[in-house]
Formats: sequence, C-alpha cells, structure tokens
Amino acid sequence: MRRMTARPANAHQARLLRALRDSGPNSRAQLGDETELSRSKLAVEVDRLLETGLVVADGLAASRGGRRSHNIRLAPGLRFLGVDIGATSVDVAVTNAELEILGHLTHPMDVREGPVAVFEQVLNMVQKLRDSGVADGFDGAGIGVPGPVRFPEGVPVAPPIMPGWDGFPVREALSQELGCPVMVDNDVNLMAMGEQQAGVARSVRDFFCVKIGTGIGCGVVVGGVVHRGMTGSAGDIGHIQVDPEGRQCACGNRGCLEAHFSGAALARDAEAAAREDRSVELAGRLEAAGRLSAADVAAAAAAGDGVALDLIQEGGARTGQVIAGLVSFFNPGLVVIGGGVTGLGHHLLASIRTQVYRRSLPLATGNLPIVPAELGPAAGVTGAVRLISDHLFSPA
Amino acid sequence: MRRMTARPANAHQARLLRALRDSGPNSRAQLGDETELSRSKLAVEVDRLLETGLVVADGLAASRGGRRSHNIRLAPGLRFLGVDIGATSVDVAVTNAELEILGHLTHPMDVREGPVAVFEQVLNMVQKLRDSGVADGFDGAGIGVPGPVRFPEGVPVAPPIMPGWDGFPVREALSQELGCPVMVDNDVNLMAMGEQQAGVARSVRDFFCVKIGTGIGCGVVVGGVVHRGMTGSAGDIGHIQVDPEGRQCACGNRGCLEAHFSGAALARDAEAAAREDRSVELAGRLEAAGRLSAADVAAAAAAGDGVALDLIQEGGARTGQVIAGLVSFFNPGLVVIGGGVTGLGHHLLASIRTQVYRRSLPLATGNLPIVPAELGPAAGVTGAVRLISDHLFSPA
DNA sequence: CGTACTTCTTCCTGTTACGGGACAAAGACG
DNA sequence: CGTCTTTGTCCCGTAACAGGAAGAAGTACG
Repeated sequence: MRRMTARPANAHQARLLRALRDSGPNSRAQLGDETELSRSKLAVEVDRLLETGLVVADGLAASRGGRRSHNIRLAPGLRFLGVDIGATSVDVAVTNAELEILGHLTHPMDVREGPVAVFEQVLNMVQKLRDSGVADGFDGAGIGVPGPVRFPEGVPVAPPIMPGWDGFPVREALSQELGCPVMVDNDVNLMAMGEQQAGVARSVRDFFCVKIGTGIGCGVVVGGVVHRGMTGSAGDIGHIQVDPEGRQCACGNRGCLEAHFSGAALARDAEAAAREDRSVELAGRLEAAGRLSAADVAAAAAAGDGVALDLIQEGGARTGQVIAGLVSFFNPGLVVIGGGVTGLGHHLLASIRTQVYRRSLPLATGNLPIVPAELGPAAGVTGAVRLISDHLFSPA
Repeated sequence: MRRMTARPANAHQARLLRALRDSGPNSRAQLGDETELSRSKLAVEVDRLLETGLVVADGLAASRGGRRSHNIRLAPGLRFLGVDIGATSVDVAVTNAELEILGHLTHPMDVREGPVAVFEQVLNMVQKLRDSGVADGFDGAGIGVPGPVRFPEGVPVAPPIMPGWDGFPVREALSQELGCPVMVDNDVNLMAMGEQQAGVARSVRDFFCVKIGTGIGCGVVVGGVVHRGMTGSAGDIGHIQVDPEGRQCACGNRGCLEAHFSGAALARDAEAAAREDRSVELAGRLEAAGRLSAADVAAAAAAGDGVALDLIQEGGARTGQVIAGLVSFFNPGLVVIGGGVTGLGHHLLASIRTQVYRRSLPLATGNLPIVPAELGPAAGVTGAVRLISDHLFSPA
C-alpha cells in the first residue's frame, strides 16, 4: 500500500485534516462551515488535498435541503500505530486516520527488561497486527514510555523505574524500524491526550489526568495543549509528600504519595493484611494466587471486605489530599482519574472527591467534575496516535 | 493632551508596538530585523502607525555603517496607569508606553474598608500624580486586587480577604472614572507579569511567582501567558495543607500553609514569642511599637535573634514543602519568591531552597533557579501596565 | 577631497491569496 | 413540471506581499 508521503502545505490544509479526523467524513459544505473558509479557498485546498491523496471522495452526503454534496474523508488506507509501554505491560494498536482502533494487542511485560527486549516485543506485536490484515505499513507512530522524555528528541531522560532506557533513542530506533515518522512522550501525557481525543475530556481545555498504576503520574493540559514542563517531567506527582513522618520511599525521601498509594503499594498493603490475618477475603486470595494485586483488592472490596475498603479509602484520601493542592494551584475544569487501579471504582473516586471538595476552595471546586477515565487501556494508544497525527496534520 | 484612540489594525502592527514597548526606540531597519517583516510591509505598517499617531519619528539612529536611520518610538505622550491594591496598601504608578515608571505613590490602606473607600483613595493618588505633571489623562489602566477575578469581566469573585468586593464592577467603575480602557487581574498574577516584563523572569516562559504577603499566592505563567484557571482562582496556594494536624485556619480547615506562614502568621508568632519572653529582641520591639510585623522579624533575624531565625527557617520549610510539590507537578524553569516578606531575605530563600532541592526530583530541580523578586513594590504596578498594554497592543 | 562601499529608504512590479458575485448543477418540494 | 435551496465552479477585482532597482545618506580609505 502506498504510504502517506505528503504533508499539509499550509495551516488551512492542516485545519481541514484535523477537522476530518475529529468529525469523520464530511461534505465540503459542512467543512466550510466548520473551518470558516471561503468557498473558493476551500475548493482550492480540498482539491490539492485530493491531488496529494491525503483525502478521497467518498460517496454522496445526506442532503441538507438542496443539492447533495459529495463526502470527503481522510484516505482510508492511512494507518497510525500507537504504542503504550507501561511499567508492566505493552499495548500496541493500529488506527485509521480518524483514530478509530482497528486492532489492539496487550502483552504483559516488565519495562525493566530494557529497551532491546521491549522493542523486540513491540515489533512482534506489530507483526501480528500486520498479519491480521489491519495494516500493511504505517504513516506515523506514537509511543509512550513510563518516565520523563526529552520531547523534541524523543529520548527518555533519567527515568526512575526504567533503568537502561536513559538516553535510548526511542524515536530514532522506532522510526528506523517502521520507516515512518515517530513521536515519543510520557505515557501519562498520552493518556491525557487520549481522554481529550476520545474520552471524557473532549470539550475541556484545562484539566489534568491522574494515572494511578504501578506508580502515580499526572498529565497536565493547559489550553488544550499538554504541558510538559522545562525538562519533560511535569506531572510527576508520585513523590509529592503526603506525610512528613510517612513511609520510606524508593526515591530516598519519606512519605511520598507513591509510597502510600499506588498499584504497587496497594498490593503490598493487601498482602500484609492477608498475612496478618486481618482479612479473610484477602488471605484467601493470597492463598489462591500466591500474590495480590490491585485487582484483588478491588474484588475484595466489591465483596464487602472491610480491610480492602479501608485500604482504598485511605489511598483515595492520600491521593485526594495531593489533588486538592493541585486543584488550588491549577484551578482546572476537570480532573480525570485513570490507570490500572480504576478497577477500584466508585469507592476510590468517592474518597478522592471527599478530600478535594473538603480541602480546596469552593470557587475552584464549585463546578469541578472529578470523573473516572473513559477509555481504559485504550487511552494510552489513543493518545499516542493523536500525538503523531497532530504532528503530521500540522503545517510543515 | 490628545489621548490614544487608535488601536493596531492588524497583528503586524501589534507586534511592532510590542517590540517598541519592550526594546525602546528603534530604527526601522532594526524593527525589520526583529519582526522579520519585509521592507515593503514594514514601511507600510510603520507609515500607518505614524498616521494614527501611535508612534512618532524621533531623531536619527546611530549608524550601523551606512546611511543613518530615523528612529521610531511609541508616542511619548502615551500614559498608562497601574494600580495595585494589596491587602494593606495601595500602589499607584504612571508609566509611558515603554512602561517606564514616571511616578509612583504608595499608601497604607486596609482593603477591607471596601471598594468605595479604596477607589476614593486611588483616585486621590491619581490626582496627586496628575498634579505632579507626569500625566494628564490615561490611555489605559491595569488594576490588581488581592483575590480571584473573573477576568473577562474584570470583577472580583468570592474574595476571601476582601468582603464587600464580591461582584463589584471594578473594571467598569475605573473605566468610567478614568475614561480609558481598564483590565483587572489578581495582584499575584500582576506581580508575575511584572517580573516577566522587567524583572528576573524576562526570558523565561514557564515559571511561577510566589508572593508571600499578608497571605500567600502564586502567579502561574505557562508559555509566557498567565494561567488563570477555570474560575480565575489558579495560584491560590495559601490553603494547601502542610500539616494534617496543623493550626486552625480562617478558611475552616486545618494546617493550611497560610495559617503557618504568611505575613500575618509570622507577626502573630513573633508577638507570641515576645510575650512569652522567648526572645529579648522581639520583646523589645513589641514594647517599642505596640505590635510586630514581618519587618520586625526580619530586623531581629538580622540582629542574630535565634527565635526570629527559627520562625523564618520553619516558615521557609513549610513554603518550600508546598513549592516542592508544585515544582514536581509543573516543572517550571524558574521560581520567583516575592511579596512583603522578601525582607526576610536570604534566610527565607535558603530555607525554601533546601526543602525544594531535597524533596523534588533532580530532573526537575537540576537547573531550577529559585530567586527573589527583583522589582519589589513596583512589580504589581508594572504587571498592571503590562496587562493593559498587552491588551491595547493586540489586534482588535 | 574623491572614490568605493554599506546601509537604509522608497518606488515599483509581478505574484499570490483571498473573498465574493455570477452562474450552472443537482436535488427537494409542492 | 416549475420553483426554491443548496452546492460546486468559474471568474474577477482587491489587497497583501516579496523582492529588485535605484536613490539617499552615511562610512572607510587612499
């Protein structure tokens, strides 16, 4: 299949492409309404896009009362690849240019095995997707890694949980493998972009997105744009202090949020409770599985286990405490809670909400929804394809 | 004097005006270099600006090796007014279009006396400045108030420390009085803009500016633009919790930063120490003045008083603790510390730095200057005139 | 002092972008 | 079948714009 070589030649074409991406196939007339381009200009630019093959005609549009219009859509053969490397798993997905997921694979994998092993796994999964027929080649790829990234170069910098990745040229390597443009970002930023593209944050311009997985991170969106900070480490809230006399954290400090609540901390606490026989429910699960995870705590809580509920409640309170501070500082229009522990569901959310609404000023919380993420495991890969398509659908 | 009626007609003119504002009188050639406009375009736009009277010719520029150029400068008669209403004082300043302060008055005043009284005071001071001859009328005014503002309307909303101001049409009222455009913002945001315009933050695009005065607030600048948040309360960090079992705060919660450290809290603590005879130095000052302020603590610390130093050290640690969290979240390129208590000087700064560098990740703090504000009492008014000039020097 | 070279400004022209009117095409509606 | 609406195309006048040419006003140097 011929791959996308052309790029929008100007800002107008870029706007048209994004409009087509976000609202699907569209008639010229509707496009004109949306982008507020004059008819002549629209005709010229659409014709050029048709020439380059980025968009194609696609049957007739529904009539709006007069002559029927021909639909325009992004070339149906375009394919984007989204890769989400988590601490303990890898997600790979293929989408069309409208960012609809055509194929999605997940594989458990420890990121600490290093970039070479992980890349091998990713390329394996990509091959599987190729074999399944959803894609031949790719026009662009986005990839997220669980640590800070020097964004312009697409290189992880000083990632705490993934030694061996520091300085590894992720962008360059993947681009070489796939033969297409690649963009790299923090996995949490991608989650935020995913929710902004296709999830709960679709119409919000200032929000943040807390991801509670193995660790805790936070994607910050200001004016519709991801805020990455000076060194790409914005949103790194896992090591904010929640208790001066709190637990020792791997980072060397005391009382970090992550030490008190995260997928890893929760599992540890649950196992401790099980061993100390404080919870029959958890003890049984530990017996059965040999170890516990956040999912076990969720299940125990759903079964009414008091200890599990307490763990969730306290974790939510800790998280809420931090979020309350950030809400005061940032005054967002929405807070999204996502990540592996979203299985903890309503209990966690309620606990967070209580804390935030109690601790932040009414002016900031008055109209502040705190909601669970909508996309689940697809958020990361959706954000990844959004990232690369934003890049490609922008004027050169 | 004829007042500015014209506004830049397009983005190019706006850019030219801002360039002239920020780098002073300039030759056409240099302007061309700075704004990267073609000679023809530059000539046309400059001519139009000359016609409208916004800029004037101003003698010959220094030669750069060939024919000398005529200088262009912003009309010397343009006058902006900056008003900074603090919790306990009012600042009023007049600047020219290059935002150089031509006259500056300060007057102690309790904002709780309400908008009518404060406005009367402000207008009084304005009249004094007028009488001194630095200005006749004004082409625009910026005004800062110590509380959240609904920015587009220029109206304070639910300000905790200034009851009676809620909903008062500050913008409308001042505009009526002065007969010129007015913009209103939070005083802390203005301080940040001031430091960005003429202080330490001149070349930084992402930073925040912590103002420790009667209360504590924080101006957040993202990509060179002040971030005001959804309801205009961004940066309201005074009520972030620093100690779950901490002091009771006026807001109803426990352990707010402001309850533990701020101009007001510091004075209270110092008086307590004086009464309990823990510090001879402070007791003496209390005796002399009848009450203590942050300045007294600063003086006592300078004299080597241990209690005063401890107070500063602990306050700095509390503040640093909060800032550390915000640094992790936001990853700024600079942190500015300002406000009334900057008199506390190096001790405070050192204490804050220690805490931030210890508690935030190296990636975020590695190249993070934490510096005192440069402009002192002029920051607010400078930010205010910057605000209005940004507004006026933008395409209609 | 004169000549060569720079820099700066103005004038001019060809190109491109753009908006909107006129008109044709295609369907909706009665 | 006729009329109305919507859509797409063509076309033209206007404005924006870049860059060349030439003149004005300096400097550098013999």
